[in-house]
Amino acid sequence: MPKRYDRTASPPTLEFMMCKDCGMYGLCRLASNGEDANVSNALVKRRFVLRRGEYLYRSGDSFHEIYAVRHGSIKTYIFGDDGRTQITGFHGNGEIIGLDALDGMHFASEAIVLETTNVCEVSFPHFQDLSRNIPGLQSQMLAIMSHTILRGQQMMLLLGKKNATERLATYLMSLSRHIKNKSSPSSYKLTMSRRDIGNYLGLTQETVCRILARFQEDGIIKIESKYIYFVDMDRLTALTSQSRTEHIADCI
Amino acid sequence: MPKRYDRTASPPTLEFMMCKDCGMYGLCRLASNGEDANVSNALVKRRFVLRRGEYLYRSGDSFHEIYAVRHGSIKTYIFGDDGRTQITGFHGNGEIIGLDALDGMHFASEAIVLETTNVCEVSFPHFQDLSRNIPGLQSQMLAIMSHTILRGQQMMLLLGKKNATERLATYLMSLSRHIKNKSSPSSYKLTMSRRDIGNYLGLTQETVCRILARFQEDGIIKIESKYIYFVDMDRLTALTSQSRTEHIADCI
DNA sequence: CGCTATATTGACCAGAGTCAAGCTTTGTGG
DNA sequence: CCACAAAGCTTGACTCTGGTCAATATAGCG
Repeated sequence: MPKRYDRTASPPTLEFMMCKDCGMYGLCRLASNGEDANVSNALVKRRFVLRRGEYLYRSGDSFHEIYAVRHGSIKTYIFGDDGRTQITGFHGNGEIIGLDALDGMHFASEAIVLETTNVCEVSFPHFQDLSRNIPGLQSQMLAIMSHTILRGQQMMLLLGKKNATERLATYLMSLSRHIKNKSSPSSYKLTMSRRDIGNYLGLTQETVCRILARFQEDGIIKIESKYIYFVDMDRLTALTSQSRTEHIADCI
Repeated sequence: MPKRYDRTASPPTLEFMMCKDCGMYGLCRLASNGEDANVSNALVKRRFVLRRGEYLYRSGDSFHEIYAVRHGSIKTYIFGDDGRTQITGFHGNGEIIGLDALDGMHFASEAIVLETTNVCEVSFPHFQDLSRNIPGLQSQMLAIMSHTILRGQQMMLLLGKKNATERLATYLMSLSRHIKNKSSPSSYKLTMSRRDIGNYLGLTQETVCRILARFQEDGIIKIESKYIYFVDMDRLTALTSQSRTEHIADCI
């Protein structure tokens, strides 16, 4: 069963990912006076490793830190009044999470680790101290939060206007952007379950299965259990939204 | 047809709303050294009035200002690749908009005025200047943005997990919170169309009509064209989510 | 006062959900 | 290293909620 991690027992950190590809790199570099912020810097006080099923934070936890996913993947979700959950994001290399707790100083969401994951921790009070002396640190943070707001709006569009096929295609496209290796067909490891994908996209796991199967039949992707291979990105892109000629009625 | 407003031609501002009830009040007061920030202060350089159908900003406009709705209502929306639109919010008294443009320095969304509306304008560069000298100004802003992120997440839950009845009930509850007058039954003027409500909630206007009609039949609300009267708030609250006993299967 | 946009209501339909059964992968303990 | 259990995935049959299309009705605007 999932349990809270023991931060003191973290094994030695493996540096899977360059700092300069991290969403927090701008912050880290500013905090370190423009020096290369790799490995150790003024902003990040701690790094640690979590394993699948462990929580990074739980709903109601008091907020002291924000986190960057250095390598791995984490899902975040919120609870409705009736106990239903909505996954609000899957967060991979370089992404920053915990920003939604800043108002109210308690986490409204939970973050659970999907695979062995390496996390950078930034003390928020420490961040505030630093930003008094470093102009631009706060603006960087505002930009990051603004970006998070934008992603939320894109998600509303997906959930409010797109059908199941478009949702899956859009989701797969967003995965494909995270791919580094340029081998063709490029591949991605789905660390989340079909049920998680469905929850995130406002669909059931059955619908996710069926549509992935159809994409595979049509030669757009190839699936081998947890791995997905992107075969025809052009056709996948075409499926993310309706062709511009149909359905312009909904313009405001 | 909607047109961009002429800011120089603004008629004299009527002060409908107390500054201390505004979402930006914390910022304004901090910027004014703790003095009461009403009417004029160091942060807000300009106020103006827009009329129904006018744009506050358009997609692609370069970002210089953020705005607070002093009195009135504004809808914001984004475009999908195929031209479909998703309304991302209806913004009433005291709400702050324009925060999504901060990353990228261009507006991704549009804001269109639904009724004669009084807006406070804050120059973002000016805000940044001020915040260098006033600790806490930036943290206030971070808190406001964090709150916006939370609202986005709640919206994902609504769009991803709730059925049409729950969506409408949740929406009406959120309207009822904006009501000042305590007369019973309390009322709210719907400045947005049924189509707008549907667009926002991921429904069609027909579904919105039908469910509002059913709420009225059931004596939960009363509708007189643009006005809605809240008759039975308890039953409305009960409709916003499923009873806790059913459907706990979806817990993560 | 008439015209247009918006709202309402009904009949019908389809996309995605539900339920169920069987299959595959993963993890655990002997 | 294998056997078994549990969790996750897949597929099919059927259902139902909410969308679509269409025909009025009403309201708001000039």
